[in-house]
Amino acid sequence: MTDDLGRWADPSMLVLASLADGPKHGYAITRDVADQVGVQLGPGTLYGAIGRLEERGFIEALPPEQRRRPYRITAAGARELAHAAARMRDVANLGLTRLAAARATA
Amino acid sequence: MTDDLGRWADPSMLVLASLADGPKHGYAITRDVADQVGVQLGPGTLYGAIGRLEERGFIEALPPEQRRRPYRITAAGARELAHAAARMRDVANLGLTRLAAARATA
DNA sequence: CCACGTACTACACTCGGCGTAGTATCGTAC
DNA sequence: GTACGATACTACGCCGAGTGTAGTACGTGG
Repeated sequence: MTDDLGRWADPSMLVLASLADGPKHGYAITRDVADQVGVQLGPGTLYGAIGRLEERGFIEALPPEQRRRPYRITAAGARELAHAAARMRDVANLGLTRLAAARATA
Repeated sequence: MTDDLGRWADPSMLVLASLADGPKHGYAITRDVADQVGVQLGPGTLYGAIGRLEERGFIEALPPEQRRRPYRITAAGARELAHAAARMRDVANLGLTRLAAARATA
């Protein structure tokens, strides 16, 4: 467990967000996510998420360079990310708003 | 699966956010979450999440009224929610920012 | 007194998250 | 030229969260 409260964001979301920046191969995604969010994804987590995202058509494989297997976000993936991120932000804001309101009332 | 992209927020987060508004019993949480976020939590999901949250000290049980078992968020729970929600919002913003940047570049 | 909404318990199944181990390739240094 | 570490990925297996279904019990209105 990365945090005390389970997962505030799935690996899938992190991978999609990372690929929104531009095509990357798996290992580069790990480093990007660790860099930007401070979460270290293990291989199982990473490639599991990648596989599922590809299966669902949210990302697509590009021609391999040497042993690197780069992936690119698809239009559907971008739409999905936008949708999910917006809802995620809404939930986060709801929580924060209510916390602030409760503190103000108390 | 509620959405195409796995879960953009765990049940735990939704329950905590709902309780940030004030003490509620299980069923009331279901309705609140369905109302505010549009996600229908089944009994298994709901009480599973509640049990884990209580176990971790993020919420605490109040004296039962009839057959209702109300729960209240604890100080630790509020801290955790604030922390998790802030990070959640950061991830969401990162995704949205990158999407916008990619669209601008392309 | 029976049907329906409330409120919860119990249970079982499945899939994702995660870690570990293993493999292969590249660069680099000795 | 080979030994070593970093890169990059595959394969595998366990565990727990998420989810649905069934069942129980209580209250209320007709």
